[in-house]
Formats: sequence, structure tokens, C-alpha cells
Amino acid sequence: MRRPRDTARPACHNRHEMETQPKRLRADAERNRQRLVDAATELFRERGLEVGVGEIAERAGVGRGTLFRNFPSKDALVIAVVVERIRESIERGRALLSEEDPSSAVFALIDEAIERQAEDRALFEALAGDWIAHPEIRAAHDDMLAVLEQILDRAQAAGSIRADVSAVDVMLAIKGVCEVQRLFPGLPRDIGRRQLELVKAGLTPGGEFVPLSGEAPQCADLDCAMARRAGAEPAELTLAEAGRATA
Amino acid sequence: MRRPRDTARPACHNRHEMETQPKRLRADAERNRQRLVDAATELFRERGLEVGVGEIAERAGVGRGTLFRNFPSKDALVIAVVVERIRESIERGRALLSEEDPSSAVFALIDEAIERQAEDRALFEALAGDWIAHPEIRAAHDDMLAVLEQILDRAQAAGSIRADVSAVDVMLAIKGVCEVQRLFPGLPRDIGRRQLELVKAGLTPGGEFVPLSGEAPQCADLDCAMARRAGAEPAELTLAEAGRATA
DNA sequence: AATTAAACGGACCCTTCGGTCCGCTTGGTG
DNA sequence: CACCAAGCGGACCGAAGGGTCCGTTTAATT
Repeated sequence: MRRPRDTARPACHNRHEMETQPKRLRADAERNRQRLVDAATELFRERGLEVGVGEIAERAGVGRGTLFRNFPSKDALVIAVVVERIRESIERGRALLSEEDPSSAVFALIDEAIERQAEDRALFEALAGDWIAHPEIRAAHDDMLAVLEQILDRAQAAGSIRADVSAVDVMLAIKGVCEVQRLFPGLPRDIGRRQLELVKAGLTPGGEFVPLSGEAPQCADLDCAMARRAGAEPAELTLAEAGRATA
Repeated sequence: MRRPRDTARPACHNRHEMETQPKRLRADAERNRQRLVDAATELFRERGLEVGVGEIAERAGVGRGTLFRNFPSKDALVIAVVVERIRESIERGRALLSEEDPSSAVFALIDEAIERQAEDRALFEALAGDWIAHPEIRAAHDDMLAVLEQILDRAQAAGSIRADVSAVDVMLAIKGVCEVQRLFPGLPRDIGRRQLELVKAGLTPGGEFVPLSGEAPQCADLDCAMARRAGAEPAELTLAEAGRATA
């Protein structure tokens, strides 16, 4: 998934997918493949899908060649990792279908979607931007949307969500909150929660006024968030500036 | 603004900034500088801040060397272009301060912010992500926030916006809507408008129910959006798939 | 017109990143 | 145990992007 234009190479990998044992890997190969998936899952979650294949192979303790023998391209590895994560989310959503109160089920679903995406950059990035165009991710995403739609229908029937929004509306609202959290990683959790409450206020049919939680964020909070994000690694720079010798 | 770690080079360019005529450029130099700014403004607006310096120089009709003589780095060019755009937005905001109805002023400001960012990727990207950490952009952003705060205060005093949100809350909500529009460039304008109306519904103190405009988007609309975005260039692929020969 | 320093521009360098190749190693089997 | 193909890994490749250099051109001045 390079930015500009991918070569139109079909990359028709793993041809017999649904067979029980496509190829019967050697023991060490199987182990390395798993290590790669684990390493990629972890790195993608922490730092997004942009982490390089070199780093993934390194963390997995294998060479880059091994990575590309197990996965025809970096994209394939991303898909493998990410579809798994989406399926997990769908399962969590399905569990909420048995929730008694339709209203709390929707809100729980929204909360959880945001929570999961906030703590897993891979999940978030896969569900937005260019990646969602991939057929496999797209399919998983549609499944997820279907679950949301079921839960939403029940909540709308019960009158706890305004009737004129669709599942797509809600999903886009969720994406908005997620994006803001991603744009300002250092932002206090409270502020993200307020965002979410604002969205919920927009989704409910109206009536009673539910005050937002916590304190209203000020400009200083943004400064703080900025500093915290910057503080991750270029601390050297500020330190160097602090100890100004000749300059 | 490369992703990983910038070299700590201070790049102390254009030292006397506020002087009337810092250097008195030669006529052709002045002309080329302007051409570069124009080209960059245009390209950044259309395709974001990731466009390469080569393409900018090409569109400006000059060599790459000329670009780097006028601007010490690509970042400097970006800053020059983008701060200008932000200042323009601030002026538009200030104009709304003289609006009689405080309520319509806030909503007009929000509408306009989203509209401007939707049609200018440079403006949007500069106001989010890593770029906002740049001092110059940061300063302009804070100015803009100050204007929003003034308008918001008046609207809150008039009771047309819930009293427990701050300017930062509103700004983050705007960013959320902008992000969604950016993630799905092919999404029909209507759907973005619904998003915005949902946010407005969340911001108002509650009471009367304002139905959303247009039709509720369905899964098919997402497909459509996807296709429209993808349709920009890899149409060959879908066509190739359509005309399946051996497979 | 002559002079000169500013400006030009594209060849060149460096780094990053996805992906390939091929000689060496090793797990599994007869 | 011996064999050998599957597997391994790192050297290598090409593309892309930001930034630099230097021989040549040209605007301004006298």
C-alpha cells in the first residue's frame, strides 16, 4: 500500500486458502511465521501500519527474506494482521446483540469501537484511508457495519437514538472521534471522552440536557498535548537548546 | 517535516524578517519566488503537503535549485504557503465578529472552517498532525482559536450554544468532521453535511429536534465513495478484472 | 558595451523503504 | 546417518524524495 500508484501486479498469493492444510510448513517455518505475525501485530498496534518491514523482521528475530517468503508483500502481512483484529471487534459487537437494553448496547458499541481504535493504531488506520479499499478489509468492515446496523435498529426502535441516522452516519461519527484522538495523541483522555459525549448528545433524540464530564479543555491543554507528543523522542533537541553553550 | 526524526539543524533562515525590504531581490528572482509560492499553493491545496519539491518546481517552471535558494527547506515553503492561508481564514472569522446574531455567527464560522478545509488539503493538514507543532503554524492556529473563542462566548451568552463546551471542544469537533471528509474524499457532500448537523445538534443546549437533511447514507454510498476515489487512476485494474480472460 | 555578482538549473548525493536473489543452514525422512 | 529440498538471512536492487553543488546565464550597474 504505497502512497502513489501501486503496480497492477495481481500478486495472486496463497492460492488454496480454504483448504485445511494448504502446504504443511516445516516446524521452524511455522514458528517464524507466527513470530512475524506477532511482531507485526504489536508494532502496528503501537506505531501504525507505516512501520518498516525491516523493523518487523528484526523484532521477530528473523531476516527480511523470511518475511517475504511468508507474505508476498508487506500489504499481505498488514491484511493478515488487521483482518484478524477486525474480526475480534466484530465478535465483541455480536456479543452486545444479546444485551437487554438496546440503548446501552449502542453506546457500549460506540465506546468500545473508539476504545479499541484508540489503543490500536493498526485497527484504526485499516478502517480508514486507503487501506479500506482492500477487498478483504472492506469485507470485514462491511460485516462490522452490519452488526452496528442491527444494534442501531433496536435502539432506534426503542427510541433511544434519533430515527433519522443510519449506521453509516454513526460509523462516520465514530471515525471522527477516533481521528481526533489520533491527531493529538497527547491529548488527555478526558477531552476525548467529552468529544464522545458531544457526539452522543447529537445522536440522542433530544430532551434532557446531559452535561459533559470533566473540565472544559483550554488552549493550554493543547500545548500540553503537543509537548507530550513531541516529548516522545526529540527531547534531545530541547535539552540541547536548554544547555546552550556557544549559540 | 519528514516522518521519523528531523536533523536538529536550526536552519536559521531569513534573519531580518520584519524589515521593509530584507534583501532587495533581483527582478527575475522575485518573479520566480512568486511563481514557486503560487505553484506550491495550488498543488498543496489539491493534493496535500506531500507533493514533492520536484513537482512544485516543475509547475513553477523553475529548477529545483531555485526552489531551495528561495526557501531553505521544503518545510519553509510549506510554512510560507500555509500560514498565509490560515491568516486568510482568521480574517474571515474576524469578519463574523460583526455579525448581529451570535448564534448564526458561530454556525457560520463552523461551516466556513469545514468548507475551507474541505477544499484546501494544505490548510487542513497544517492544522492537524505533525505540522501544527511548528511555531509559526502554531501561532496562527492559536490566533484562530482566539477568534473562535470570542464568537463562541457571545453565542454561549445568548444561550444558543451549550455553556459547558470550550473553544477547544468546538475546534476538535470541527477537526473530526474535516477528517472524515478527508478520509472519504468521494463521499457525497450531503453526508458530510449530515455529519455537521449532528455535531451542531450536539452543541446546542437541546430542546427542539432538528431533523438531518438529505437521505440517510447506506453501505452502498460507501461503495460509491470508494469507487469514486479509486476511480481516479486504477480504473485499469477493475476493467482488467471485469474482462476476465483465463481466470 | 563591459563587468560582476546574483540567480539559475539540473546533475548529483544521501537516506529510506519495499522487494529480490542466492549461497548457506537445517529439519525431516528413508 | 545421509541426503536434500525447504527454509534462512543479509547483501543487493530500484524508486522516490529531500537537499547540495557548480558551471553557466543574466539582470543590474557604470
